[in-house]
Amino acid sequence: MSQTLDTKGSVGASDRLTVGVAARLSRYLQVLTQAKKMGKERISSQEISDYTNINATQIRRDLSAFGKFGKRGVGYNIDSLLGEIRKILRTQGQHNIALIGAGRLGQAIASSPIFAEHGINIAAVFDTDPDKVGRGVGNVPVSDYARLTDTIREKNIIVGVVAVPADNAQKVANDLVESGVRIIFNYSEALLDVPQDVAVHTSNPAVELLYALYFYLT
Amino acid sequence: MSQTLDTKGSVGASDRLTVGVAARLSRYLQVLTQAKKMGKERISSQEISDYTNINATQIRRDLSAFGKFGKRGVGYNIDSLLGEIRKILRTQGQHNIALIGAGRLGQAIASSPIFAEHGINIAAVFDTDPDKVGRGVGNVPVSDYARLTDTIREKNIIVGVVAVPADNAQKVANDLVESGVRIIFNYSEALLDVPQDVAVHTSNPAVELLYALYFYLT
DNA sequence: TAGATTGTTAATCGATTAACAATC
DNA sequence: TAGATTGTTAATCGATTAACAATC
Repeated sequence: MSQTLDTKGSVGASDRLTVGVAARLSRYLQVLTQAKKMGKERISSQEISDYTNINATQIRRDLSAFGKFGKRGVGYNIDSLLGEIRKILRTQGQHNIALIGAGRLGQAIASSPIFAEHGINIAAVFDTDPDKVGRGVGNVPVSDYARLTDTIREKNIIVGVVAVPADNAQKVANDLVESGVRIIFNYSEALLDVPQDVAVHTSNPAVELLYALYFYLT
Repeated sequence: MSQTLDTKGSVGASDRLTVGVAARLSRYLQVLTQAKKMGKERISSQEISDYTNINATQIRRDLSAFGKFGKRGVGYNIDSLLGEIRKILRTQGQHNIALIGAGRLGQAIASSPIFAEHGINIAAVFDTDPDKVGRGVGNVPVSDYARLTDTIREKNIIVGVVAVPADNAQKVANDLVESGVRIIFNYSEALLDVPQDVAVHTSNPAVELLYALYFYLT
């Protein structure tokens, strides 16, 4: 890493985290959020390790790169650590995302509290089915897919979540890119072709399952 | 790695893959499956790289550790590579899994073709809601949750997919473990406490989104 | 032949882990 | 004080990458 070597505790705000560190910090955030909901106030690196399968030393190392957030013999204060990690990941604000597809999967995503818990706001839901347009999904009314581009520009949406059948996924991706979206979450099985500057994240339960099975079977 | 140094092409069947290699091979499997559906017959390491964001050299390296599967100047034959990776991951057979929760998310999971494409069979679906029991979800009738333990033992199910509200997830996990399940896929937000010998994989779209956002915002 | 892409090497960098002093 | 847990070091291992000869 080309991290600027400055005094610990005030890390070079100019420098990017590595992909690995950012991914792990996000997972700590999720564990902390849930632990807080369960009424806990403190948590140890070992407890975070149990929930994430990330080595406890690694967790302490990740955190201590940004400051001394813990208390020896005690652990980390959950509220305070939540704040610190949000600062590091710069995810304190509200972010607007669009969900495309109001079928079973789309409805399940829209109803989950998990996005709201992390400051992510589902600002619009789209579907082509006239029967679904106008109905509510989660807290958001379903808009006609024809309004996609206009709405995305109006609401300053930078992330699109694709929850449509595989056959329509590429068209949706094209439309999203054309409307200015630069991060696509793909919940379909389809492989998406997009320009270099667009990030596609494909979420695939079967892939993860295959790989978990391998370790069970051997 | 402590891979037995034997002649290439017949890798020490005794040795386990590292977690990283198994995870990447699973992703190649998914790309190959989809590319095949799109009518492609050959694929290059660069194309796989474009879809997975895994470095092309890394892909060639991963594969060449098990044999010379490609043709220089041409690429990899999709069918043949699919077979080779399935052999390596030992996922050629059918595996039975149970889905718990027949709500929106459960229905979406059960209707996805993605499990079947990889030889994973949803052998049973459970719900506590009497209105749902007996109805079909995907191709499987919903069973009463009370039948969980018996069915899991009868059908030799080793994987449980938890798609219930967070409040019920721990109870479901306890019941699954007691019934003999050793791999749990957790689609709820809850943190699950399980014995050491049970693997929990929590799938969390918001976490992945947070981390993708970081790289967009910086 | 010319172009493309694999298989492989070598060098570098980040992740992982054990161990333990510091300290709450 | 005694027990627990952080913060940090040092050593090792795997991942990543560029580069390129081999060869289809």
